[in-house]
Amino acid sequence: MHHEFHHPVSRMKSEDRRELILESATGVFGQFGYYGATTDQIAKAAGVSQPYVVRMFGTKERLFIEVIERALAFILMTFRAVLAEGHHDLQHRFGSAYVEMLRQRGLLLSLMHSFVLGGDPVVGARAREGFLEVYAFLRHEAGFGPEEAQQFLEGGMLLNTLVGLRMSEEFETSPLANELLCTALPHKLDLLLELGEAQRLGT
Amino acid sequence: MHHEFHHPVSRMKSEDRRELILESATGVFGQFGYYGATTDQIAKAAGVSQPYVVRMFGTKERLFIEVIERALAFILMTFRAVLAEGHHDLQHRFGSAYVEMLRQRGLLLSLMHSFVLGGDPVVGARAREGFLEVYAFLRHEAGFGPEEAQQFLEGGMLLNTLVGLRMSEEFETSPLANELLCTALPHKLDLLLELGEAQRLGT
DNA sequence: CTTCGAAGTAATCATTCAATAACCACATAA
DNA sequence: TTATGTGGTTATTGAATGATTACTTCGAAG
Repeated sequence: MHHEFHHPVSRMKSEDRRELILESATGVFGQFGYYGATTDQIAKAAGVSQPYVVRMFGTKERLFIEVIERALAFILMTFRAVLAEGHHDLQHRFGSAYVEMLRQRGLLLSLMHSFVLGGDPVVGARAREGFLEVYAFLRHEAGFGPEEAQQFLEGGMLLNTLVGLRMSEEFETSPLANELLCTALPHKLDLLLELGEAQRLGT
Repeated sequence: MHHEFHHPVSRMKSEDRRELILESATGVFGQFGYYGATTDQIAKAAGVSQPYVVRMFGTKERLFIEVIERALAFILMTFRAVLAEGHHDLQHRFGSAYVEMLRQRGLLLSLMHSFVLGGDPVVGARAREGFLEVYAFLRHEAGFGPEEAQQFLEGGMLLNTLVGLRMSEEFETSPLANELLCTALPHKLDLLLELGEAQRLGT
């Protein structure tokens, strides 16, 4: 009775499975970073075997690159959708849309992890390029000036950091954390807390 | 002729060696992050054997914790020194001091790496605490209001990100990167470029 | 039916890495 | 001059991990 094959469950088309794995990988990379995440964790999160993950993407590095490229594409697509709905109050509307992206688990954090690996010849190069794509969008498509664009990026980076820190976990225990979060996320604070709660239960 | 002991060079006091290793570790952790850095890289950077590194700090995790605690202490010390020289123009003077800290290789980036590992029970907890210490300093010692403190942190996080990305490498090749850097670092741009250059030669 | 490609899996390998063990050498003081 | 402890080392190990290989099963088309 050699190979009692388990999981005869779901057979998907390659493209769908690929998307599913990318989603799981985004979550795992977001939590542990490029080096910290293992292909096995990703595979388990996707409900698939580890070799399959590797075979589908070639290497862990290529998988990570695909993850951050997908994340970037998502951000730009979202911003363009916002732009299509009018050019008024952009700073604020982009901000809201950005916070909403927290719903895509690990998306912003995977990017953030890539941003601090600028020294890596392949990951770093792609990360720089990606960051500049966003800046180019703000400057040329959204019509932001240099200071305005910079200000927006500053806010984004602080948000990423607070999310990465899981500062929402201290929302009720630390008055300072409370104040910081309330100041930094004028609107949408409820979303952050809700997601933090979901995460706590899920893990 | 079993043990031809090399490196009979320098024998240091434990405290000095410890400090030297912490400095090397800061650099390596800053470049590769907690998971990406290896104790062996750190050892080589410190000119010492790998087992000695782990024996001196117990585990890699404890070493990392010490690195970020040291970094935090350095930041607060520096800011307090700035504060001692007068309460005028604090935002700008803190900013300058912050950028100057780039001279301590890997110091800001090690912290940044810790900030995106908030999910880790021990690293994440210490990182949150550390971040809040800085916020507490700004609010209570420096006398910043919530918005002012937030604004300062935003600028700091963008700076960290740009450094992590090694955006300075694109300074001459990409007009957008050039503009971004010039906008984000009104003063002190030369320092960033100088350090980037040193790094390129050193690695 | 049967065949055949696409969608997966189990088994295993080669490294890498943190950690441990066991040992060595230099300085200092008795 | 010889004990002794502090500041190191080499050798090794066990676990984790990315990658490879060689299967297997399902579904659809002939």
